[in-house]
Amino acid sequence: MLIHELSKRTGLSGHTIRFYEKSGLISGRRDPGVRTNNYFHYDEETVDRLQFIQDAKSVGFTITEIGQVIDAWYSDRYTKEEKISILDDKLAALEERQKEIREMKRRLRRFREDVLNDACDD
Amino acid sequence: MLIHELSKRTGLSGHTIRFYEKSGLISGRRDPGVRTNNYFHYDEETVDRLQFIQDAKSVGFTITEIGQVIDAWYSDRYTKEEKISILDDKLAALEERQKEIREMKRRLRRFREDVLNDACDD
DNA sequence: ATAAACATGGGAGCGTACTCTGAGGTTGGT
DNA sequence: ACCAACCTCAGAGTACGCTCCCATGTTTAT
Repeated sequence: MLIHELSKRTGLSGHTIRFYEKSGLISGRRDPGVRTNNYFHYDEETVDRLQFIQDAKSVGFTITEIGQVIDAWYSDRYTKEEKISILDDKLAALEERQKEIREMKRRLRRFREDVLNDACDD
Repeated sequence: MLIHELSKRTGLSGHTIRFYEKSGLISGRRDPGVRTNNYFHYDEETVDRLQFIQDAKSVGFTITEIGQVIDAWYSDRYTKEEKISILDDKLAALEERQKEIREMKRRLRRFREDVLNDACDD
């Protein structure tokens, strides 16, 4: 599929997709049989990657971090041990984030109680 | 206390503190009795605010969102209902984030298993 | 008196992650 | 043939959250 279709399938703009391509998160292939244009072609794996990228971004991973995980996933550039180590790092980061969120929730709930019980307001 | 002391107490740079001041998250007071300089003075509440700001940033709140919560906290610009509503919004956002993080952890753990069980690697 | 350490404000610069513009080429339908 | 809708690449611009520099002024210690 070409970029327009990929854009429709993922909800990401063509600009953003090209940005991710330049950043190394995805890569289209050019059809060597076609000489009239140099359009990029994308496959289902790219759709999966882009969906993963969106989810990974929303938990706070940077493009660079997402690149690491995707490389661990799809490339053979890393050994098994390196892949496990990358994943363990990311899992630990997520656990840390969970801890921070739990603490902040506690704090906001406490403050909510204070606001409710304070008889001073309107 | 002056900005240097505040900086030492919070671990934030003077630049960052001034940035937060310009952003409306904190506000020093000038001593009206002093005419030779226009230094800002900060109190303990400012230390608390800056600690809150750091924690709120690490759970992913933007400066603008942090401003809202701080205003709900310290200003009388909002009614009780508005304050509760702001806090409920932020709590809901945190819960959404928790959900996303739980899903991403599941995904990464599944992938970790796949890497471990795949006999193909070195 | 002078130097070191502090303060102010303005504005430039930076990294991240887009987002848009523009110039040019291709493809598909009528 | 022609137009709309697609494609490419380079590069400029944007928003956020700092970070640094500069010029200038103040305070404190020797």
